[in-house]
Amino acid sequence: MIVAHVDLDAFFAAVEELENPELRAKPLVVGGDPHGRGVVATANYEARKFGIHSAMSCAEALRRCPHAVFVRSRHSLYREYSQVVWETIRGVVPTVERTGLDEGYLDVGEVASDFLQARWIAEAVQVSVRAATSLTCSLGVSSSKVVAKVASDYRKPGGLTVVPAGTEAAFLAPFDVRRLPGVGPKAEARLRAAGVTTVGALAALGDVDLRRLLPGSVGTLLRERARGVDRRELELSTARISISVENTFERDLTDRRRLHDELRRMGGAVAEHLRESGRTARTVTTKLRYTDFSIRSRSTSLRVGIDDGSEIGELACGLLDRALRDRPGALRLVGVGVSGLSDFRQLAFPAVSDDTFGHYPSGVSTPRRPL
DNA sequence: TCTGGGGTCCTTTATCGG
DNA sequence: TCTGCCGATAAAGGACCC
Repeated sequence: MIVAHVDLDAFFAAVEELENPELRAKPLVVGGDPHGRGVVATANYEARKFGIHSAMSCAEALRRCPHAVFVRSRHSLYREYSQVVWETIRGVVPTVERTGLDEGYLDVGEVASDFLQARWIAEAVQVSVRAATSLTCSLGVSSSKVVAKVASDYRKPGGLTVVPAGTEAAFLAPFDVRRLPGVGPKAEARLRAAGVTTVGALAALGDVDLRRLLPGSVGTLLRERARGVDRRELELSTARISISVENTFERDLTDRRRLHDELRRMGGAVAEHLRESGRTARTVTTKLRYTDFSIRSRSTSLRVGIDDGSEIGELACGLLDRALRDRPGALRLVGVGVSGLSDFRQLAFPAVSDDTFGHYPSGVSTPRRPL
């Protein structure tokens, strides 16, 4: 397998710069409201010099760089650019797995028989993307997804890193553990506390230490990845398995009526997405985030799939009430999600009793009341 | 006045039916 | 009738990713 990982450089910010060239050479932050509760989606390289990075609160970004330009995300615009980029890439490498608007894996083995040819292909991708959109991207080429991904991040922006077969583990070893995909804040903290700070150190961990630090299958998986071993193939199917909408309030909310109104609105929005994709959902989930940032969710499953907004909204309200009975408190966010999606709508047969075909919670294993 | 929104996958626990 | 075991499924939470 020869696989490349492509990653557009500071994608959202780069698109905003193309749309408005005056922004170039200024620190630019794409994301939410710097005076509200928004976070940074992408900062351009100028802004990164001030320590601004993705997921940082916009308020903090403003503090770090008061003269930065803040613009709100325009996802539909990014989607258009992304489409052109991927059409262009498919012109060079036909088999691709998109993992986001701005990144994905390419089956380079299909068009190259060794790593030298693979490098030419990767260069061709960079050149054609730039020609088609003026956007720059970074690529990593290797024998597995993890290594390709770490490699694409290695020299940004505009970088190209080829890691030939046999050199994977040695390439990964010096990187900070956090750079390994799958190591998030929790795993990082546990590893670091035990003195495991590099990917190489994780790769060298013995079974006993590994089980202690990262119990379960995660540990084994991450250690394999740290050694450059990753048997995942390209994932070509793209069917969604859930759809959700959520919203953080400007100020925390306790008023049940306003929460219900919000959930009904979201139920409608979710239903619209469902109908657009011609699908129905069997499970509805309400998500709550309390002031202390802890998250609760309650869900219920139906016998048949639905795509009706008010139905989803009412179920979501009932779930919210249940959750607030279990744990009352002010909320900073609520959300509605649906899952258990299927492609076809079940036809409604008029003369059949509700008991058989009605859209009611099955109640089979749903506790009717707490405790 | 720190900390978004949209996802995926995995694990644990409870429940049900045989 | 009681108990235990097993598999399937639901619910809930946690971690992670872009």
